[in-house]
Amino acid sequence: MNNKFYITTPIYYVNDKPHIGHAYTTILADVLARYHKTAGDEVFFLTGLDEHGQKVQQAAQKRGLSAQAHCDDLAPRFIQLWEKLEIKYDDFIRTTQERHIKVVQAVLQKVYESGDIYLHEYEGWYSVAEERFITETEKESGAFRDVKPLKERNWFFKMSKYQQTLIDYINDNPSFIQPVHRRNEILGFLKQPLGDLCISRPKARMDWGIELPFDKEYVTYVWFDALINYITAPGYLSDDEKFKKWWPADVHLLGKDILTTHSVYWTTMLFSLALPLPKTIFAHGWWLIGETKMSKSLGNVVNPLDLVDQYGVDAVRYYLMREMVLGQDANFTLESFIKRYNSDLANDFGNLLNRVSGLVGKYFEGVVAEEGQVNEPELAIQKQAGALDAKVRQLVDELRINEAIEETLQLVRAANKYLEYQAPWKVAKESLPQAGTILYTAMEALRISAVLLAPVMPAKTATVLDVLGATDSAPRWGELKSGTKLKTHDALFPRLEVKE
RNA sequence: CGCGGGAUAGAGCAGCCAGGUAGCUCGUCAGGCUCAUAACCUGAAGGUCAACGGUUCAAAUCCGUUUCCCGCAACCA
Repeated sequence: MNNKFYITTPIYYVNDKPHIGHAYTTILADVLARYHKTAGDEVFFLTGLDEHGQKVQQAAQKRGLSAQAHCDDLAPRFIQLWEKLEIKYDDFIRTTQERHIKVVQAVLQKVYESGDIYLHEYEGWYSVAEERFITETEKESGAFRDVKPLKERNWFFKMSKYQQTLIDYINDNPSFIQPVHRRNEILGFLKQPLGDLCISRPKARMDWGIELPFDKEYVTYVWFDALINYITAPGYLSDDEKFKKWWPADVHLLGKDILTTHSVYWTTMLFSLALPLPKTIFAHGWWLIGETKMSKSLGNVVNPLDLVDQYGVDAVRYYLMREMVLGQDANFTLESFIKRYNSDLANDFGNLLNRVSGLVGKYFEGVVAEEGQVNEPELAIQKQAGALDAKVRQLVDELRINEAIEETLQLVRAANKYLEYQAPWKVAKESLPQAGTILYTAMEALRISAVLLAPVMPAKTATVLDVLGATDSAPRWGELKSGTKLKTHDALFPRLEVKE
């Protein structure tokens, strides 16, 4: 069952500080990477920064810095945020790194030599204010001032050449673009004739980029540069063995805003290079913030990242993963955060730990009893817990993280219910061994839940497993050792009180 | 008629592909328990499954029309 799993986030554009969108994608990738590691897969998790292009140059100018200095200043902010969010990537790529520049130039040369790049005089509407070409539709929208027709010689990539190949590929590989409605969008988009892609920018206009190897007057268009990061990192043209091992990527995770670039630009580039396409491109939705119905009593927290300091990284990771449905958008409100925190983490998960550790402390001097004689109710819990690992794994494979979490919480709820019915605090007065069996069963359910929630909440689940003396245990029934002395602990997720 | 997605209890979602008592979480109300973080457990109320029409013994589910919401419409990372 040991497969390789190569997952990527987009490399983030450093024209601004990291925000919730960056954080969400990266946490999601981290959670998927951790689930796959737990399942025994060999994992390569790549993230990084996209540092070239006009917007970066402008942002740098505005701050009175050189473009590189600007990037060097922003990069640590991303890296530090990832540390704070418990993100464990395997490689962090920056497009200004030598290793990347080399590969981009080699790719350009290769594609150029294959005849897929040509020089062409482009004429279009140029927005002086925006310093870029705009489309006909944009021009008609009237949102751009100082629009004038402009002619410019540029290098173009023959994207149109691969249009039919791409359409066929998407049709033959249903899981290539997900979710399904995004796939349909792309197929719809491809019904119209595909133009070629302008991949150069004249240095006279914009020089912060990778110089074209075959024309020193131009730098590479930032997307053509950026997308190549996915093959630079696993060793394309630098480490054949490594590259062979990891490519193609299993999942490119991205926001819905950059689906076209990935599913059209990137794939046609790969066709031109004769490289296999990534197995899945998954476009997730956005977090909508600022729903004005936010309750006044809850204060005015707007940035979810601020919640990390206040409520802990695990709670925030849990919330983001649990609340976002598949490829849809989700609303962020402090109210829903607190609800989710209290109902799932404090009342169900954290409280279950308190219940069992309290009872074990009271009746067994804090020592885990023998599992002993099991009956129907115990077997029911065992069955549910035993099936959970496979179920969660399948949901994770389908990228349905929120459902995987919900499925795990069902076991936590079942364990709480089981305790209620079996009432070990009563049974202990008549039969201590039987009470021990009940507590063992509940603790096993808790332990397995913790193991399966570990990718989402690495820190808090580590605490639970530490209390149970079961660090590094597998989500299989029976790994909790009787005779273990439970460690003392504080409330895992203290309930949040909401002032009226 | 540019292409596509959606409309299911107060809220957020599942169910639709392979028609057959409408389900989950939160919230509300009542009760229980008292080991626990005023928690946990049980029960109840609450839905003409957007509207209209069609197919069928049977439609949230398949087909058509209408209304409303949303996404995409490329060189903007």
